Amino acid sequence: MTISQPVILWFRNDLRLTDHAALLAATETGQPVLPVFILDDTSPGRWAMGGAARWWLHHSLAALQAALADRGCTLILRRGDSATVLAELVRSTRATDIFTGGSADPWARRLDQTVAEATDARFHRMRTRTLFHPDSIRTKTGGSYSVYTPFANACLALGGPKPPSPAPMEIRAADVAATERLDDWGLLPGKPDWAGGLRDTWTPGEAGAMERADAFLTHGLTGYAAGRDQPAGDGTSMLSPHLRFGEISAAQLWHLAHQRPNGKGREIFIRELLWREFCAHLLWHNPGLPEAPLKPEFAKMPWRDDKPALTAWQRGQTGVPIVDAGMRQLWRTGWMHNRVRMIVASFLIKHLMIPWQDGEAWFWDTLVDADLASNAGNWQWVAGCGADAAPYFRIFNPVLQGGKFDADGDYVRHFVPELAKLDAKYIHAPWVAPAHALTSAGVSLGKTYPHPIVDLAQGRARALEAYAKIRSVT
DNA sequence: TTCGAGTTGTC
DNA sequence: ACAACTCGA
Repeated sequence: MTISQPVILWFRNDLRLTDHAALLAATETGQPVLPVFILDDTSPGRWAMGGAARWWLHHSLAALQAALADRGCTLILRRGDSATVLAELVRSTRATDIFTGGSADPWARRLDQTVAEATDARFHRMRTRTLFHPDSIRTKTGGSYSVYTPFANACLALGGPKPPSPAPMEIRAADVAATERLDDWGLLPGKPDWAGGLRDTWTPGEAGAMERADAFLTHGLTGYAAGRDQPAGDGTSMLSPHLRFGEISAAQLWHLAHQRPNGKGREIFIRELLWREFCAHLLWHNPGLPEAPLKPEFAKMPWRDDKPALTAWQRGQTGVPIVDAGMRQLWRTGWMHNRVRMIVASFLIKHLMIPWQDGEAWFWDTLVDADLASNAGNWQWVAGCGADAAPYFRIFNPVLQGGKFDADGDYVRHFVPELAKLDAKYIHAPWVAPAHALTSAGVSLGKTYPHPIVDLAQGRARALEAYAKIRSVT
């Protein structure tokens, strides 16, 4: 080995320079660093990145490219099977080591194994995404957690993650290897261009993430406890896609939050970070989480195969206003308010009795923040087949939820404009509105806005019956 | 073994 | 008030 031989820094879902353990370790070798990103659509199988996330990826990579260029480094872009690409890169650059971040995704863990075996370089997997290593949080008997609260308490008992590390002062640039052009990757939508709403909503990249975090912690943290449940407002952090792509680390957020005054808002925000952590923990210990219910009796659930209903849900045409508003927000902005995610998920699973995996797949393709662990963990949570001891009778009523969290109907008005003129009294249940209220608002059910595709009371009763049945069988 | 407790609800 | 189970200590 000569000192001019490079080490490879393989960027994955950690597209930042600050608090990046693998990048830091790579620079500390003293050898030149070759930063690489590989667009790999074969290794993930059915969990290849969805359309909305690709839009984000494009812009995040552009930001990372620019940040590295400021330090005299070129980000090498390649497409293909990661193991093949890395093996070739190691050969052609004579790299001695590969540094990369870890992931709970089963396919990524398998890939790590393959890469480690397929190249001659030493392989170093570091923790860049979670606060703690999933194996370091253990029950008293050494097992993994399956319930959130004891898991969160165990994390809190550790007193928080290590302080984040700064970006490396200097990155010794390696000789540039062959690279593809980001613009050739086709990550952005062609015609039609559906990304207008995304462009208006987001600033991908490490700088955008830090800006967003700063704005939220300065203005949003104190009102977070109540504000985060109001979908018409901007009370949530909107940090999820930045976290998804690792443009900011959970440890950075933890420490930034702790620089702010203590209070209910801060406490709840920390607990939200721990939900993300919990899902990663769940997936790490249950690799089948995205596909199969954790509670095996749910395999016997009499799910309905109802393509028209699924399509109506996806398009925001169910006739249930807050559900439709949420689904349209998702389609237009690549994101949905968390409160509304629970409502639309509960509606799909319980009122329509469509398999949670169908909703999971749709979210995967349309959310800019789609994360395998969080997506699967939360869909299972709503379905009641996951880790939480969720009572099967917890079924969100979209009308009551609307009245509670979108009382004046502004959220519905914004995303379902055909109901905009409807009185707040009726906006979450136009089917009970008197004829004159509908007419004066320009609403004609079945024409300008659909009738509900399921009767809420009947849907609820049907779900309760089915849940009771599968439970009694076991 | 017992016992406390559970993000997000509904009627 | 309900209805009710499982986890974790």
